[in-house]
Amino acid sequence: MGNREKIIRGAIELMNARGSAVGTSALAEHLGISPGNLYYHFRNREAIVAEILTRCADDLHAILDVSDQSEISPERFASCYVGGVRVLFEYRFLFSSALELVSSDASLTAAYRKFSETSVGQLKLALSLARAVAASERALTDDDARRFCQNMWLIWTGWPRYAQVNLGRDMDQTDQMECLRHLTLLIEPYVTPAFFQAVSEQAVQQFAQPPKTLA
Amino acid sequence: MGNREKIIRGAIELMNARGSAVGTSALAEHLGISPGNLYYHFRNREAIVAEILTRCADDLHAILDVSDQSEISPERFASCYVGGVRVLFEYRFLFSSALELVSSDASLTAAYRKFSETSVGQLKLALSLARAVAASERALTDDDARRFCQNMWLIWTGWPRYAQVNLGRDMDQTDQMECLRHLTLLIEPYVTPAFFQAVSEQAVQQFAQPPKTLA
DNA sequence: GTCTATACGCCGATAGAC
DNA sequence: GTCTATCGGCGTATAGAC
Repeated sequence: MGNREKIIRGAIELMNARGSAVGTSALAEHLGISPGNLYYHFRNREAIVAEILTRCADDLHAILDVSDQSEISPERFASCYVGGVRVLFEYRFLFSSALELVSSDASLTAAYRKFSETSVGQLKLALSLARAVAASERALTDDDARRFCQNMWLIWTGWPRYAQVNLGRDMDQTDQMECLRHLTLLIEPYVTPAFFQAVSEQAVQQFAQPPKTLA
Repeated sequence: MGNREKIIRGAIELMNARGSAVGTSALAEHLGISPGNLYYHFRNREAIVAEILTRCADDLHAILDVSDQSEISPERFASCYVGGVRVLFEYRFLFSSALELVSSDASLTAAYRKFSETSVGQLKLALSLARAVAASERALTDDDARRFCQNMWLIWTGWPRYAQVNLGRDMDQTDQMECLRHLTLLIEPYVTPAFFQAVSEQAVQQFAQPPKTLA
């Protein structure tokens, strides 16, 4: 693995642990390279964050993409949750320190905004396909469906920070499972009991499986 | 109004707008006083944030305190939401930059954690009193009631940041109303239609009234 | 590609005059 | 109580040797 890749991974690791304020010198020291070396691989500090944001967005959008489905299965629905929780935890500092990141750079702001909008849109699509399955008696207006998905996004992205601050330690598997439970609790009233049951079981099952690692 | 009070209010204003990274020099310049003057009134920068956190916690806890009720009315329930949204917006930087604030100081961490825990506990109490009113068929286990209140807290405290980042402007009245709608959407499945209707109407009505200002 | 050395600016905080 | 002046430290970024 080249230094460029090491820098990206080290930045994610350090910023997840200490917040986005981690500086270039601290990062270099953590990696055992010189501060100057960072600037050979990246134009500046923001370029590192920008690349991490892009990776996160790509990973999540791949997982939440259900545009090829006409009706979503409990398995697929659960995989959105499980995969999404994994990704959002992996890059959690992006959401815990969103305001700081965004206020430092205009192009980051645009990228971040697009990321949120696309994700919420994907959730909305998945929800509409799932509601067809669910045949729930509790219908949502279009505005309320949007609010519902925004709520889901807020919990999804907010839980890591909440857990980190309030539990006083960094995240582990248990906290990810708890995040899953918070999310499934949210959808429970809007799907049929059978669908909810199937999603819950699938979520636990898929979560127990090791995440697919990149080659 | 003395300079001490000006500093507190100016800090809230600036940090809400620009994030918690606002420095002492920027703050002093904004207020038209000298940087040194800050340190006459406060031991250091953290002392300013700590006092703001205390004020926020006191304000919110007063609003969410329903421990004197045996059964909560829709009016009282709505007043928790409306008052809470107002308070959390007033001090929104505390939640948008929570990780940064907390990681800088150990005593702040403890205060912040206690604040969250107490608030979620208050929500849980209010919910249990409201469910008695609601006689809803959708019962929550104790664990799920806790998760539900944590979800509410996450939306409550996360919405300002979400709106600020994604709408690209600072908050206004409309955004507060939207936050209210997100919160009421959350409780809708767990209360009777009549109770929900009453809470919604009360929320709109109370929100339209000018907030009570301090003398 | 990686290093050392360093310039530059900003911020938190203090000293001491008024 | 408020000011000016200033110190020391840290963080970003660059220059240039290897």
